[in-house]
Amino acid sequence: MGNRKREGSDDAVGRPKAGRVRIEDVAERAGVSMKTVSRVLNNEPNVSERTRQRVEAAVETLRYRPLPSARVLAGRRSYLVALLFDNPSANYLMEIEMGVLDACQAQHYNLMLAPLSYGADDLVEKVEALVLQSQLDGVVLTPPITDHVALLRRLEELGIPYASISAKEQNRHVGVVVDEYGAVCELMAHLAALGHQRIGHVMGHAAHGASGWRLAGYREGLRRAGLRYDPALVVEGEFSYESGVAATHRLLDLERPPTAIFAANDDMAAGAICAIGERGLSVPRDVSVCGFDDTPIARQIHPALTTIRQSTRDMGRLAAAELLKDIRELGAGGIVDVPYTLQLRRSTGPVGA
Amino acid sequence: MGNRKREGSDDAVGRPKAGRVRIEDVAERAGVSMKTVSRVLNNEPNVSERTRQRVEAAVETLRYRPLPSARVLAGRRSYLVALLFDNPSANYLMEIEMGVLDACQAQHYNLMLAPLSYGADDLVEKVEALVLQSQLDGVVLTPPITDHVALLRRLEELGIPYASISAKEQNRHVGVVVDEYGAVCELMAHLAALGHQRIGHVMGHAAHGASGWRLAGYREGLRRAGLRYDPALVVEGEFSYESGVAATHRLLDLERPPTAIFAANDDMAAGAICAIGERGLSVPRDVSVCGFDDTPIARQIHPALTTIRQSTRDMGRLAAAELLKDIRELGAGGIVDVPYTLQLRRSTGPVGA
DNA sequence: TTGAAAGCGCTAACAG
DNA sequence: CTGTTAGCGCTTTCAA
Repeated sequence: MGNRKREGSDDAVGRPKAGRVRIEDVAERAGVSMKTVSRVLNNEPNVSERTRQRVEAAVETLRYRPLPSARVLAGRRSYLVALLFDNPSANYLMEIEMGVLDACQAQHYNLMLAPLSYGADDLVEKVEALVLQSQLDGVVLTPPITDHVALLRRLEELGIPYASISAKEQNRHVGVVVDEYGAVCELMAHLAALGHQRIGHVMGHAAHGASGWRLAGYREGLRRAGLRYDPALVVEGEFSYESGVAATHRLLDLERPPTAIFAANDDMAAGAICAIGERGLSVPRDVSVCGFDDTPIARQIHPALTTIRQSTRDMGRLAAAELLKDIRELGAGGIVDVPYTLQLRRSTGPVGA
Repeated sequence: MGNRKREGSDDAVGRPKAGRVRIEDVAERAGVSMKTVSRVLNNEPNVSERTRQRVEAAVETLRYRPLPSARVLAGRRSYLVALLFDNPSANYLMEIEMGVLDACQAQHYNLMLAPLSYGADDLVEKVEALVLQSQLDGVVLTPPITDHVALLRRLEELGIPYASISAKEQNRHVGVVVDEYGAVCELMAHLAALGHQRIGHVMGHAAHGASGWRLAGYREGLRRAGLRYDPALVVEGEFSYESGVAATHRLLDLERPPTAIFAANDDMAAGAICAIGERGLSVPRDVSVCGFDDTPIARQIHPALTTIRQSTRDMGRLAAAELLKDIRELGAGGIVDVPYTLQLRRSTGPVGA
């Protein structure tokens, strides 16, 4: 039958790839050719239903799984995608990674990790080498690499599918976006429902994109709740714990201090809780506090923080899923809106409780 | 010359593996056979220095990199290792992962991620499938998987090299260990040098292994500094922020409260700082505080925490390096002691300053 | 709708 | 020290 090995006496020495079931074994068992098995495996057309089922049964009983490297070597696909990142927060990255892994595993793709330096002038070169080198089928980009225009251009020239994970609005690309604006609106509705009428906002550094979206959500949330926007209740921080402490003291120094504070991220919200405590006030009895991101600190502090959970893992999963879709059929991938959820915890409560 | 392709007219259609430089090209350029190039690439013996240099030059100018899948398919090594983990803290895992990646990249190995459930009864089966499936050359184990005896036994039966990342003492295995005991001793010496004579300890949950090592280090540190061990100064927490708050209040309620507190992890130390603040006392003026682990919270709080940095990334890097060593030459891998460093920050200061 | 043969790029075994 | 040959397990022609 043209079987190239495993004939003759099976001496114990040098038995290659111990006990591996090969496509040939499946073919023999199903009474078809290797190629037909291959067709079934790859969902190719031109296989009769009856044949397909016989092959699938053989695959099942033999517990056959194709050897990735053989597929890569023989075919034009590599079943390999890479996650490009430049050292954002570990938690964020880990969540993204898990999500991407979810999607990859579900579709029998492999994931490669590619740490990069956004600032390096050879970034484009590095990625190009990686792509060619490892025969990548596509890449997932995380911020800030999502904004590297030269890289995006090059990837397009090379025809390498890519998906971006980003909070920003995108144009034609494949990837995910998060509606931070809508999320903050919902958070504000929560506070308003608790009876808060004077809600302060500790915004992030003005230069950071997210600060803008979150501030806009704050204002829109007030409007929808029928509350007046008071510029005096908005103070600027810079996303750090200590800037949250300082900003909150400024809010509490007001003649009519707010009864609730929305900080643009969890670190600053944690700082707010600290500052409120330093005044001898209590959270949420005297002042409610909420943050954004649901980083671990949200549960490490006391009281635990009401915040917005962006479901970073979903972002990774959905972005990868779109990428794989785009790989299978060029142009099939699109932009997906990732759901967020309000994490209600003990740091917010009814006004004047 | 037996060149199997790229003869004849290069029509633009279906050009496979666009522009890839193959080992054959290098061989031709260097005027040697493919096999010789292969020898050089794999650091095999029996290559003259002159030949080696010629080959290396050719590799350089052609920017040749071997195609992983071809190596895997042809050889008995896969140049692939996996990191087995069960969802420990994201930061910890990410650091480990980066370290492992460092080592892998340095030796042109690929890394695969394998999320697992320690509790699942099919864990051993899963790992076994993965190993066979992906032809893994070895695996890196992180806690708590390091303690899964059935898995360790199976890996040994299969002859799959593995390295463990663990703080515990190990026997014959390959991996890294951390001298937590010595680290705490050093921390205590730091406090003693600042003049502290009454040093409290908030220990972790007694059932947890690390608690024991850290407590032992506390006692030994006291001894070396010539300070008396007072059981009243040791209170039990359970590694959480809130347990740190509660435990610290107990210490401060003592007739002669400590002037410094060593908490067995950063979360509890952060809780200690909070509790001290609630008493109207200041850190480090009235009480010094230090933690262990150098998790992000150590820098997110105010004052920033003096703590022990375990260099998790080094743990990953060194464990992987030992694994790769062991893969190349069975039995060559060993146990490496990972250095720690004292992170001196603002939460500790001279007594009675 | 199916199959036979010819590689994918590399390394292993065995000669020289 | 170096080269030759025969595959690794799969997909891709291309023919039936």
